[in-house]
Amino acid sequence: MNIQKPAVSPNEPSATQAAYLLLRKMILTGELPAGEKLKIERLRSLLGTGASPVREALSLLTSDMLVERIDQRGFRAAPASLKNFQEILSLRCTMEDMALRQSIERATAEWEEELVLAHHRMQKTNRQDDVQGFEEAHKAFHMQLLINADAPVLLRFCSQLYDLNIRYRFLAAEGGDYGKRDTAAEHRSILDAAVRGDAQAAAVALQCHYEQTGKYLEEALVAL
Amino acid sequence: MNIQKPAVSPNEPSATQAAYLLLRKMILTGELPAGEKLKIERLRSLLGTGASPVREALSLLTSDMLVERIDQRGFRAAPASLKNFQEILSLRCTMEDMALRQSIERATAEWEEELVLAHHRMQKTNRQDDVQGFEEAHKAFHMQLLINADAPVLLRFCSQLYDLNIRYRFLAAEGGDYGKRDTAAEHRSILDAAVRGDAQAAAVALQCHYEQTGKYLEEALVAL
DNA sequence: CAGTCAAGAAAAATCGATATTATTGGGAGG
DNA sequence: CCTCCCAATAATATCGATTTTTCTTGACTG
Repeated sequence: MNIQKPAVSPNEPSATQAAYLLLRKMILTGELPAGEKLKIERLRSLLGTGASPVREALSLLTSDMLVERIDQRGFRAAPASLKNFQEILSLRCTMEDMALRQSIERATAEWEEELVLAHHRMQKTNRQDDVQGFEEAHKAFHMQLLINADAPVLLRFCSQLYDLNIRYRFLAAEGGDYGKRDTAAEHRSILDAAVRGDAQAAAVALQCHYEQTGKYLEEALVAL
Repeated sequence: MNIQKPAVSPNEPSATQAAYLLLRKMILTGELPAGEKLKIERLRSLLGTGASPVREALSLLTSDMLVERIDQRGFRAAPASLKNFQEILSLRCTMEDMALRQSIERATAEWEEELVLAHHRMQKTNRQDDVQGFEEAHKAFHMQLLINADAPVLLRFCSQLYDLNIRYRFLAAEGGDYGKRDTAAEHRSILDAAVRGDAQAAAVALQCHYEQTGKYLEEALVAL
């Protein structure tokens, strides 16, 4: 055939990659509930692929602590608990604090600009209209805050913890509203402090952001 | 046939599990050098299994940051660098410090006893005779120090970082001697402080332990 | 001579079928 | 009535072959 596949871009991802992304999303949003047994056959038909990509995707998801694997008895979505939530929150506080301070210490003009951009994009997205889009922009902003620490392992941990936390947001509120919190203002003050180069203030603002989140979510999680 | 497989114990692990353990060891010890391309076919024949268990084991190893996966172009052993080593060391300092303090705060008699035992077993193992055995006992001791923090995620991170660090030990010295360091004394003082319930002293001793390790390894790693 | 392209080789990814192992439900024995 | 064991069933794990994709090499063009 004379059909040329565009050499550059679309580049279909592998079935494994597709499965990974979809399953990840399903677990984060709670479409696959915490603790649920993940049977290969079911997922296989759900995704329309063979067993191999499914198993491989699930194996990859254990990296993210979103899936647990027990030898010879399959996979299950990682369980959720109030205790687990609290540990994650506490770890985020410590680790993101560390990363943020390092990031600001090493501030460059390019990084600042990227940060302002990430914030702007997040602001522009309306959470009501486009949950998916907002979540992405929100994560991008938070990660951009930390990326300049130039510490890949730390960043990876923070990213993992962020995702784990998201799951609790969906668990608590079906991705719903944030009550009476003014998250926009919270984000703004983190951004301002970071751009100002005031690591201490930024770290405090971030901590505050988390404490609010923690308080809000814990209420919603009492009925686990 | 009337042959009954003993129902209880030997319980052969799956091929995936076996592959996981072996590959893990090979990467930690440097038998599979950092950065090396890990071709399925080669590992497949090395392990005498099919491709599926190999791929799955490699996927699991990405959890541990020992293997990198690039979609559609396979796996490779995680690269090593001085910078990476330093980041790992720095993270261990922060995170194990945190875990150790929590662990000691929550001290119980049982935990103390387990700790003393772990230390004893490590002491009894001669590193020269039995590298493998010593490494296991050494890790067991360090993890026992932290386990009482009752923070599974933190513990998992610490365990990962510990393993990543081990790899650099092998990389630097073929698992050889520790120069003129008196690691036994260092371990002893950590143990004593922990049993005494003195979190501050234990944390300081642990930090010291790491600084020594860091200094020693960095020298050996200049020729990366 | 550098850069481009295509054919061939190599490797990764995937599939469908099979072997292996865990789980479940029911029945015999205590 | 409860416990233990076994057969039937369901699910996991694994294999071998096939399909895609990437990588390599060398000839061709400008």
